[in-house]
Amino acid sequence: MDARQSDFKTKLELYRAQGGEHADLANCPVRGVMANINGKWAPLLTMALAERPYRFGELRRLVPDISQRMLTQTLRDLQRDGYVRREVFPTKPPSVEYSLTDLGRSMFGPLNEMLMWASRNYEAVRVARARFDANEG
Amino acid sequence: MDARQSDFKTKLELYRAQGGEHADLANCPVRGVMANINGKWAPLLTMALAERPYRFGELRRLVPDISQRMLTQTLRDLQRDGYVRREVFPTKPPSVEYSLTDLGRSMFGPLNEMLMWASRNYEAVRVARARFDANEG
DNA sequence: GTAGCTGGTTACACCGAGGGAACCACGGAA
DNA sequence: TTCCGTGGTTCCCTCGGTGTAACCAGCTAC
Repeated sequence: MDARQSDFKTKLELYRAQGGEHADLANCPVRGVMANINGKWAPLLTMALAERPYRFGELRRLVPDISQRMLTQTLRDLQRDGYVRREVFPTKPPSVEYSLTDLGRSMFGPLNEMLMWASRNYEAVRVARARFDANEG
Repeated sequence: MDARQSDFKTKLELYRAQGGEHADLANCPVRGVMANINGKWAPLLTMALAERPYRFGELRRLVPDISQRMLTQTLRDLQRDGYVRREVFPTKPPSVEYSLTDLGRSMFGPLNEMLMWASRNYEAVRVARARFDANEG
């Protein structure tokens, strides 16, 4: 816990203050941001685009489990929130390139740290789950 | 992007390798970990417990929008994954205290960075959304 | 006796994220 | 002519995460 971490109650009151009397934690703006970042495919696509720009079809082939529908939708959500830039090139047939914006790269920093934490510790989590499940039979 | 970030394709092939031929990104272990961390109430409760241990009723009063059902379930999920320790004290009536484990504190590091990023940048995201929505009428 | 606090569990309903498959327009290639 | 590749859109359906409300046991206070 570093110095930037303000205490929880302060944040809680801050959220309430932002929305006036009817503010509740369920509608806090942080959650609205997190929801799009942590969608099922958003982290994977952000990771890919952090490496280099990709075209629509490239992404589809790179992540074969995603449906065309979800690829379109996730990219549009990421674009809407300002993480991804969409550029259409007048080739034949027209090609569309997706790349991270500065905001997207800035967002990828913390996101990547979470992903790397999960990648380092999923084994510990798996063990904890197994232990928990064993102790409740 | 720091030196720890391996390139995307390497990770992708690593995930596949872990699960054998039938591995798909949809079932990758990282996603299984992330899902529980990023639940609707998990970040909020983790933040609270990062400050200090809390009792069940204290958490319920602290986060009044959460239902008793979801509080129980989210805490059990966090406990199952090894982030939270649950201790019952033989008071009358018996009280239950929840606190973060070492794994939980370790997880809260990156999580908190994401939350702070969102807290710093939700205004930029709001602006980006407004601009996107305006340009598509 | 009855109401209230402790920390839950259970039954039920809802709804929105996500998936599958078909369809679209345009142009190039065989 | 027919097929394929570009990058989508649209309809329909399923399923699980979430919410609401009621119920539970044990003890205390009024």
